[in-house]
Amino acid sequence: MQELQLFNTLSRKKETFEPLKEGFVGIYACGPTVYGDPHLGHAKSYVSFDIVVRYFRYLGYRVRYVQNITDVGHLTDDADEGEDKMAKQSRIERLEPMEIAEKYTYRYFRDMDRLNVLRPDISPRATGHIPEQISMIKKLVEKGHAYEADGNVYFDVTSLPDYGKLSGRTLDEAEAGARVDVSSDKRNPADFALWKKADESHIMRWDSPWGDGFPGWHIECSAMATKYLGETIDIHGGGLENQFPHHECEIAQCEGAHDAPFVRYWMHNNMITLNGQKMGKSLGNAITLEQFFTGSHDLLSRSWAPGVIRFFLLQSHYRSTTDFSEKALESAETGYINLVSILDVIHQTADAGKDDESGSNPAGKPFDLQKLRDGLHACMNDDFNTARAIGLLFEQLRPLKAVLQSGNTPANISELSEFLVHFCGDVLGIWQPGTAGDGADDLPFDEVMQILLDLRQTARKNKDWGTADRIRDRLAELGIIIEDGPGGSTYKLS
RNA sequence: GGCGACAUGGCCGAGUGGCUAGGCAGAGGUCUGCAAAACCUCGUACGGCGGUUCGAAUCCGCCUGUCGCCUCCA
Repeated sequence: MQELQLFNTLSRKKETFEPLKEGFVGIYACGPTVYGDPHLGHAKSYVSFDIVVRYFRYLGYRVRYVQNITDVGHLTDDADEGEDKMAKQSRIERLEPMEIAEKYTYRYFRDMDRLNVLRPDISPRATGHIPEQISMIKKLVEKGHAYEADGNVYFDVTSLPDYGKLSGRTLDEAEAGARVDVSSDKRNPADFALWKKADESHIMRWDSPWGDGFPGWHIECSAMATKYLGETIDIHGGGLENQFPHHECEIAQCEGAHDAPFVRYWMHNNMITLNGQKMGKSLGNAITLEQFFTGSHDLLSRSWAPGVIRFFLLQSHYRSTTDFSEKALESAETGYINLVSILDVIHQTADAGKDDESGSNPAGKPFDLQKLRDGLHACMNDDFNTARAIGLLFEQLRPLKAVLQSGNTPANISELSEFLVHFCGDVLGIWQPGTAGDGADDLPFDEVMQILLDLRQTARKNKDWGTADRIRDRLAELGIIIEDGPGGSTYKLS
């Protein structure tokens, strides 16, 4: 198999992936700030990194995937202005900040579970790692990268020559920016806070060598990534909008503290747009996942299944913007249903062939599995191009459906089916074979269905339309659709 | 103002210097007890203007437009 190439934001090029340690991959992705429901933008990001994790596992790597939960409020800017988001939300909902964090953490995972996003191996909370953050700040102060000013601690960006390397900015540019606040006690306007002094009214506060306060925006990720993945990590991911300042500051903190390169490969996913505009919490145009699943939003005419959302996202590349519209979702839905039905037919045929008494069934010309497999691997190895992979699945599997329906079965149908379970199920996460609902996993659902289909086929042969239609109608009531074709009948779940 | 992306057929959306991406929608056809599907065939697109090249949607330049970051944000 050829090498895995991924686009490294640091070099702005596709690079061949080489793990720090043979056979292992450490991945850190910036997680959500839990003061509100997750929306479609979160889904794009975490589905993207879910694919990365799944594909590495598929390739045989041992993956440790760390994704933080930010449960301490960040201010709206780097000066002492703005409001702590957690505090603000807790005031609105009349709950403790930790209740807010708990509530939205729960809802975040609930929605990600629905999207079939695998849970991270470690989901560290910022508030659970205050000592680690403080000790990192102390180290930065000791090494001359940070300084204290009246209970605040700031990172001195001039102490690190290559500050700005990720986002391609220079300090001159930062200073020229009109939005950088100059009125604080920072030495340089571009310096950023590591620790902030808490005033009397601030609820979330911790004791520190610099007095009561709370950590700055960026230090949690540096501290937790280091703790669980080491001083140099393989892959760090996040939304494009975090490239600057968040990720730039993470680099500064880690490289300042450890004198070692922080991240080998930076991956950034692009935005979801709505009418060409970025979808964002603070822009007020975000549609939450819950709203998609229930259809309760002015821009939605109905509800949309999580699988459709996932498929829709995978149909575009993670580094491209994905423009949302119901029309686009609808075409994704139809395409998704069609693809799944092809996969189902393949799986059913393979399954039926397994205990075929005659043993003479799979005799057809073998399917070119090698071509499909190589093609899909090439797509994924090319910076996780799921859009192309899905195109390939349609292209190569669609003709097979006609073959199967005409009663011909390729000799290697079982092998194909098994591969698809892995690729479409384990890697893309868009299909589970024979999903007959909860609790039915260990029941021979396919086999039972086969009996019903056989009975109905006999009835049809005898022109007993009453029985044939009754079977079809009653199954339809249960959400099982029978479709008659020239090569026999198949079923699918509606 | 600084930095950086992107502009593809009705819609969504990949992509490479020369060979059909794919999906959805649309048109025609096949099959069929009925129904519902399904299956087959069909589109020759790449913002504008120059340039490089035997050949560019793909490389370079300019222009136009859209968007992102520079403030919390996936």
